[in-house]
Amino acid sequence: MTSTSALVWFRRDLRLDDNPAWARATSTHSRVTALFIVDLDLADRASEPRRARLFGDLAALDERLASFGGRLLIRTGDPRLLVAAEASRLNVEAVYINRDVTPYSVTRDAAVETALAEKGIELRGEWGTVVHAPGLVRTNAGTLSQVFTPFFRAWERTEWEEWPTGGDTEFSNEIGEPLPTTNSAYPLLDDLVGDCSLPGELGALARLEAAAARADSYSEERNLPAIMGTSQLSIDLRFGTLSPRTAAEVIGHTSPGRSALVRQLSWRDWYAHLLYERPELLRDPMKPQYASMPWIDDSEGFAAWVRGQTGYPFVDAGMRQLRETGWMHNRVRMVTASFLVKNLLVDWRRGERYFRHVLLDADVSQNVGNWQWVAGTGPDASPYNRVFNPVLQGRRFDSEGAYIRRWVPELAGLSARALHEPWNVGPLELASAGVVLGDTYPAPIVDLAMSRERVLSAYQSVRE
DNA sequence: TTTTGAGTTGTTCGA
DNA sequence: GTCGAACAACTCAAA
Repeated sequence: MTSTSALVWFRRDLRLDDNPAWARATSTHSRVTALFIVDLDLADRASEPRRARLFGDLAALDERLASFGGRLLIRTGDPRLLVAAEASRLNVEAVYINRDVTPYSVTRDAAVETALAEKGIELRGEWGTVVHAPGLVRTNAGTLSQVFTPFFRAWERTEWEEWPTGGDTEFSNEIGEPLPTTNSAYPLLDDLVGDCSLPGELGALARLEAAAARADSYSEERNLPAIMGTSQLSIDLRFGTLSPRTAAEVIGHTSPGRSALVRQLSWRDWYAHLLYERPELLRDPMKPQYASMPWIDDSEGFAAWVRGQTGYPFVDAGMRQLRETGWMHNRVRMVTASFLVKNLLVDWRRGERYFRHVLLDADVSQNVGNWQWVAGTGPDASPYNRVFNPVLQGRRFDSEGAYIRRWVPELAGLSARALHEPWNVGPLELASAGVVLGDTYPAPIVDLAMSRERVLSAYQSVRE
């Protein structure tokens, strides 16, 4: 502990516990200022609910700091200018961050580092948003595995880098600008298990405890959207109100379900490491031959998909859940994404962009990795002849139709059997359920058999 | 260097 | 309704 001061620039690591940048700064310096910059470049691209979520988490971070006698210093503007300006004004020795993997953040942080260096101030980066830092999980040949399973085995045997623990430090209580606000309320997902009304890391911990408590049945229930059997921790991981290491530790390995859930955290690391190593994945298919896929510029179909009006109930339920809550169950994400890419033959990047805009848990590396996986263009991707059938997926994973009834209420009067393909239902049952196809609910916008053949031959043509 | 084996999440068809 | 096979090779990791 030296008699020096430091700045911790928070970005997507909005917590004090198990936060290596924060811990490193507070164990090294006698005075620490916590800074958040509202980057208008980013904030303007986020949906209103995601901004509300961010601002709620900032308020919670500020409150947490206040309990230690500090405050969160807020600035609005371009971090390339503001970080160095604040660091200089506060006369700090170093600025601490948790690094991020996106091309945007890598470029931004390099510019900040240069600006700081001109003033003789050091930028010290940690990796607090992933379990292992990029570059540490290696195959025997020393490379980043292009196949998930070998990556996972390497991920499991990689030792956790030691993260520092904090010390006694005096915290700055300068607040700068007032905490940002929006007209939107902190988004509540009333399905979520655990206390979702509590923002910030204390809320995240409660949600983690709830997820861990039902993780034993994760393997069986994770695919059932009606009962929300997933962990629902993605939003906290995205904002960093939850440390992925804390999540892995609390969930543990005491049952197959718990191990399966921890395994998902290694998928998260894998996609983060891949994007960090290959930033072009944001735009380009990982397998170059797919650059010439004959995508269709189907604006009408895309709009119907976004609105949840495709005429396929399971798909529409998912897209409406997304629109109304900013969150969608994982199984349904795969089915809706597959429908856009394979049945409508719309470029995966268009769907990726939409998801990135509206998802509360939107994380560029995860979103891109998963969309490339669905499109068959990505690492270890779904085989091209694997085309999800939205009717069969609905029958298998929402057999009673509770999920569809919830999000597509105009079909709620149909029997479980009829619910998944209303176009094959007799006029009597449709009438008694109050359904008029093409009026109260759309007829299917695309034929499944035709579109399946179409996408298979498109993939075939690209492979030759 | 060469060889071998494995690879998140499916669907369809025919018996 | 249920089961197994075929789909179409291909890339990558590891021995």
